Formats: sequence, structure tokens, C-alpha cells
Amino acid sequence: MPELPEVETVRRRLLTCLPGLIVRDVRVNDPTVCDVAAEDLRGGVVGRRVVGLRRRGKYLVIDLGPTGAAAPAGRPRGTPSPAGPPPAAGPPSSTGRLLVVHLRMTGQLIFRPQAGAPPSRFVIAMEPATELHFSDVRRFGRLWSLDPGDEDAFFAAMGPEPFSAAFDIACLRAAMAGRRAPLKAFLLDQRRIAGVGNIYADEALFRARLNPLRAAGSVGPREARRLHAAILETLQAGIDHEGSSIESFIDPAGARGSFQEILNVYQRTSEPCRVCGTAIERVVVGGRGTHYCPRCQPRRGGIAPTVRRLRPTGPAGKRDARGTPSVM
DNA sequence: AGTGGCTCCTGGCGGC
DNA sequence: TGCCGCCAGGAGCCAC
Repeated sequence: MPELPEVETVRRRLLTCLPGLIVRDVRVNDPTVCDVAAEDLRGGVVGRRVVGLRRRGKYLVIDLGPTGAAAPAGRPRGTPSPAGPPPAAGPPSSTGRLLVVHLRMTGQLIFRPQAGAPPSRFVIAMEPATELHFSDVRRFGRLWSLDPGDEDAFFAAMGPEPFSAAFDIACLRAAMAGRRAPLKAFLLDQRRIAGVGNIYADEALFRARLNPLRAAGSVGPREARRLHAAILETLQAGIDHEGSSIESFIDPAGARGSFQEILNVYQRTSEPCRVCGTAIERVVVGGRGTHYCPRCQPRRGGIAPTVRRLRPTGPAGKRDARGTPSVM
């Protein structure tokens, strides 16, 4: 699952080759990937030069420069967009344009799709000849074309960037204050902290020695300090290992990350804790599989009231695809 | 306002 | 062997 470290890995890889290239065409093979019609999308970005690549949470932002004299003639644009933040492509102008991509579950931005791979949902053709394919088996990923002036509104609901100065211990404590939601659900909420997903939430809570079922508001100052450090350390470790290739994540060059090789709890149900040897347990919190060590992450401090407990559903305990019991 | 649950989507897996 | 149903998960939406 692409989370902050995976998207950052993609960004860094693309940064070595995309800036300076000019968008020659955008081919949309799956119209559901974008809220605007392919023609509007194309009209807004073709002829623009890639001037930068940024990341906001799990979103990848491709900065495009203003259209120049070489920009192709455009048909009338500005078709009203469906409900949602992204407006339709605007007319050629002296301002830039943003292409925003979210990989969601299985999205991959790659230069050369493997033979036999499903058709790319969209392809950005660049000048000089380069093609960036968006492959996405589960088709959850999305693409937006934004006017720079709409960027703030687009990301308005998103919490602070973990590596920004805004995300300090006081910020984390303020965000947790009074919240009855389990810590795990809190960490997954992009309105609180941007970029943390299921893998890194489990790993950060293990590193902080905090039980994922604890109500976020029950975390004390010393624990908040541990959690803050654990979030940053876990995400940084993910970046250093170029992401986790647990399901389908590969970077644009087709390389896999290696963070999955040092996971402490995620998808290690029933395996011994690397610290104390206790079997790792799995529960469902906020609809997400959650893994923790019951000894290193004790349940003191108050359990959130509405967590569904794990229970085998059949006589022998039904198992899911990863060998963990399913939930009630 | 805060929270949980449903929905989308598809490959992989277990059960029959 | 083949079919069926469940499960995984990010984020938007809705109900409570």
C-alpha cells in the first residue's frame, strides 16, 4: 500500500528524470481515474513543462509550468466538473498547472509496464520521448488537474506533514486531546496527520510501545513524546528502505522497497515479537487489520469503547488469505 | 462534532 | 478441477 514513504520514493525517482520534460499527450484509458473529461485534462496540461515534483501526504504533485508559444491550440475548455474539489482544466495562461496523483491501494507510476500487465489507466507522454504509465489493478487510484490557486482548497482538510515544523509534539497532543477514537484510527485519519497508513501506523505504535486500542485522548505527555518520535522514525525508516513492497508497490523504475523485511508487527500475526518473543496479535480497528505485541504494547490507559474484537467465525477459526483469523 | 461503517475494486485464497 | 465467497485496504460519503 503506497503510504508516505512509498510516495516519497516515487517522487525521488521521478525527480531524476521528469523535470524539464514537456507533456506531449495524456492518454486516459480508464475515464473513472479522473473527474474531468480526457479532452479537458489534456487541454489543461499538454504543452506544459514539468518544473517540479512534490508530495503532500500520500499525494504526488507534478508541477507544470505556464504554457508557452509552442502550446497547441486548444478547444473550448472549462466544462463543469462533477462534485468534488478538482475543477475542470482552465484555459492556457501564464500560470502553471498541477497534476495530482493518488496511488491508493495498487497504483504504480512506471516507465515500462511489465508484459502482460493490465492496460495503464492513463499514460503521460513526454517530450523528449518518454512515457509514464499509471498501472492500477484495483482501480482506486485517482488523477486530478488543478489550477495552482485551487491547491490550498484541495488539501485544506489534510493534517500537517509529519516532517514539517508544524508537526511538533504540541501539535500531536492538541490533535489527540479529548479524542475517544483508538490510536490506530487516529493515526490513519489524514485530517490529523498526513501520510500515515496501515503499515506505518502499526509499526509506529509498536515503536512507541502504545496499544493501538488506546483512546487517543488518554495518551499522556511522555507517551505523546514517544509517539511523535516513533512516527518520524518509522516513516524515515520507510523512506530509507525505499518503501514497503508488501503487495504491489514498485518504484517508477520497477524496483522494490525493502521495509517489509524489517517489519516488527505488521502482518506478523502469531509470530514472536522481535523484542520479547510474545506472539503478535491481530484485531480489527476502524475496519483495518491491526497488529501489535500484547506485552510490549500493554492495554493500560483506557481502551476505546467501540473496537471490534477478533474472534474466529467457524469451528476451526476461519482464516484469511494471510493466515490471520477473520473478524466477527 | 466525532465516530463507525459501507462502498468502490480485484487478485488470491480457503472451502466445498 | 472449478466455482463461490471472503478478505485486504485508502478515502469519500453517510448515518448515528
